[in-house]
Amino acid sequence: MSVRVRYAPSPTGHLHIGNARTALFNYLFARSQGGKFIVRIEDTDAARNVDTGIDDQLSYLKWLGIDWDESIDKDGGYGPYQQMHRLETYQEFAQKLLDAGVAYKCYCSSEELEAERAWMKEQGYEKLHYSRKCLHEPDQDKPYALRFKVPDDTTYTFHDIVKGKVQFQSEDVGDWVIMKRNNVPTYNFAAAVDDALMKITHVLRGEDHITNTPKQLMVMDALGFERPTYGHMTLIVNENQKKLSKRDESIIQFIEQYHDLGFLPEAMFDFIALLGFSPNTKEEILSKQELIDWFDPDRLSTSPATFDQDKLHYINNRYIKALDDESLKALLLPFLNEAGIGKGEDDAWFDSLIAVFKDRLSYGKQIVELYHDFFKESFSVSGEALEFVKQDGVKPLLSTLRDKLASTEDLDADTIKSLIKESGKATGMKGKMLFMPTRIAVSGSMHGPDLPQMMNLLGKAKLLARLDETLSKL
RNA sequence: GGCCCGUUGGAGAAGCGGUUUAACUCACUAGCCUUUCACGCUAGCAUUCAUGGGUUCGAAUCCCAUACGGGUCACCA
Repeated sequence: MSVRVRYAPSPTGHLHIGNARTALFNYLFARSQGGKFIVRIEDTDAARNVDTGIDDQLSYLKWLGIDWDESIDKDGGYGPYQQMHRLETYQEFAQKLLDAGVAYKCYCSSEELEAERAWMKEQGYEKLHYSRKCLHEPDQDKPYALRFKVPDDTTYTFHDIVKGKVQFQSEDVGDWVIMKRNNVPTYNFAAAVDDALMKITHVLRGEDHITNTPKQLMVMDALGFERPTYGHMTLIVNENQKKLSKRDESIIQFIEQYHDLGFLPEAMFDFIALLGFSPNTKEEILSKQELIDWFDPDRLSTSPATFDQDKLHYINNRYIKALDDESLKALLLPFLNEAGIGKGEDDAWFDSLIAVFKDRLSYGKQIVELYHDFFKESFSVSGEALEFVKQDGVKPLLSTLRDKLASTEDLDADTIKSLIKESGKATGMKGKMLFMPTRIAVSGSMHGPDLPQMMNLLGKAKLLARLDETLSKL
């Protein structure tokens, strides 16, 4: 049987990194098996749906390079692919369960249910399950929800792709609602019906769904559907080992934000794929195709995946460095323009700006930060750098260089380089004792980009001002 | 609280009973390269796998307990 997997987001907001990962692994699985990847929209909670939710999900999935075989815009014969367009189907199957006595009408109001739970809690009940109060209620002319009558003494066992054998006792599951009072199915019911009808063979999802599995299994069993294979991936956690919550400020959570910061989709794809999965290769910079080739569900990890921002930056930097000049420029220009950097400068100026900072960029927008850091008005030399520059011979070197720079009309990187060399010759300074003091005097730091290029970019006025400033301390 | 799950270096992680004196990557440190910086290359960085028992000729790897961390218990998905 050919593999069919699905990603089933609810359109409640932006594409979250955790959901993106679920989508990505399903995609990897489908592509590596020559199967189909389906995107199904689970929009049964009207209150939480967001107008742009579907668009947002789909467009950022595309941005990441995750394309699908079937969805709302691409019929594969198993549609509709949006749950609110499938209500008749759910009603039909709910009726079957009702007729079979596997489901029953519940007339309890949410207030009653809440009160019931509160009371049970107070009484010290271990399991806060529905009391089955309505199980034998005669039909009434009142709105009702449909509950699934959970069988007694049944063990639900399934072999989980990542966790191995998993078991749940039916006693641990209370009679749960399958159809809400408004005739809309609940998640567990709709998902089970759809997975079966859409012939989904493998369900790869987050571990937070693992306790939903027995519910979905009992629906499938009751309806005589064949069960898919399940795999529950561990959650993504922050550095405090907490599940990534949408309110967590320490980590950027949404794909859109990474896009906006100038992260590259190929890098994001790579990084996300490494969250909870480790390919059987030493290399970590992997293209989409390589990841498809390496993908193996047996290598999904069983312990939580920690979101390592340093690693993301490293990976993205690697991809940025691999970009050709044109693409890099296309990535960076919008950020520079938006920040008003380089107004009135020519193409060559932008090219050299980009060339100077290319290797140091973790993400596109960082160019703005690096620029401001580099060109800032307040300039000072201190600490280790100041000590270095206080060594013998530095002062004559720097003042020679200063005068040469001041008296040269057209400065460019090559000219600057030869002026540095000349100054070295004239004062007997060479090697590290030539370049390092120069670097410190114009940048204040012992580390930085290529010296002549960077000096050219700084411009004559700033070079002279900084040299004077440094000289005044010697 | 019930039910599930996890715990390997500063960080991310391999490892699935025996040449593992625990891969690889990031970070860090040192050396080489480069007349500086960065890149690149090389080396160093856990005698030990949460703790305590047990099984075994042999355990990070299997079992049990404890501790810690997490997930889940909605007419949300």
